[in-house]
Amino acid sequence: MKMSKKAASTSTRLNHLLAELKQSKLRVTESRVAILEALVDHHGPFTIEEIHSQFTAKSCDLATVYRSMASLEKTGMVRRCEFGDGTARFELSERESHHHHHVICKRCRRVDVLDDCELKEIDRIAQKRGFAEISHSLEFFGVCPNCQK
Amino acid sequence: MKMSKKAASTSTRLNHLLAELKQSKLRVTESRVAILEALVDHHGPFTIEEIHSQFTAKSCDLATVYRSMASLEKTGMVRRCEFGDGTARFELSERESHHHHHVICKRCRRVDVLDDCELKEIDRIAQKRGFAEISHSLEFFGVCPNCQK
DNA sequence: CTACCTGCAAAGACTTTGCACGTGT
DNA sequence: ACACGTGCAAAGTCTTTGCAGGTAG
Repeated sequence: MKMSKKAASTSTRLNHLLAELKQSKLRVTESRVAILEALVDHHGPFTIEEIHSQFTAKSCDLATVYRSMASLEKTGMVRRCEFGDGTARFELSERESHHHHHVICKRCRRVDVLDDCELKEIDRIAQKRGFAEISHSLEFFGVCPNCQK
Repeated sequence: MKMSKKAASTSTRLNHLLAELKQSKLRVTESRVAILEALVDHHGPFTIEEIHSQFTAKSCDLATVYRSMASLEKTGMVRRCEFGDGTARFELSERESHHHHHVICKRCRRVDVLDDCELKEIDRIAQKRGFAEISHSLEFFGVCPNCQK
């Protein structure tokens, strides 16, 4: 019986990320594995608190999560999002998952993922201004169906 | 001799904003006038600190700027931007100026304004998900020409 | 073994809030 | 006159940092 092919299995993706950790000369520690595991499994954008509270086996210090996210962001494995409520959120970077955007409910702060980006060419707007190494962040804000009731 | 017509004069725009203040049942105070004046004159997105330091005649408390920006945001005259450095920035809302986006230099944090948005139809992406009262925020991040040297 | 990572506690940056006084309408 | 706005100071939230001990490679 063959394995499902619908996507790289969780452990495959995790192993890939751990390999990248090593390539970036970062150590594969219990905390970092747990953080990456959480991001692979649930991959919404999460606040530091949310990531921290997903620690089950052995907890770890909040400061460690902050430091880990900073390191992971620096390697490009993880991306920081800010949705205007003053709290940073993190998710696997485009490189590690896929290009997408978000819809954020102004009321309940629920975050939806938009898997299809119809804006492949959009970075050229900034290219025209002479910028390099361009990325873009496109977020929608609105009132979600639930909150409209 | 006729007045230039290229755009509403500074004082015209300011008066319009002050009228809106009244309509929103907010009082026209010295601080608020100064804040709106600063936004009309220079209208980049500014941090609270930057707005505060533009006070010339009579200074005002930082807390007052925070409170004023919150009120102005609530009325929809002003919009809050977050560019990922943990500090909120403010500018006149789309309604009070015009729709635009930003290019932010990852190195020097310089913020450019992109006056032309080619994405009029883009909010439909979120509409399809059942969201209402949609707005979008599109920011580009890159390395500006200066920092490339 | 050595450099890197972590926990803990303290400090920092930005923002919010309580209260008494001041000011716009 | 009265409700709203402001200054000041204190507190709150999120994040960063110093240091001593712990751990991966």
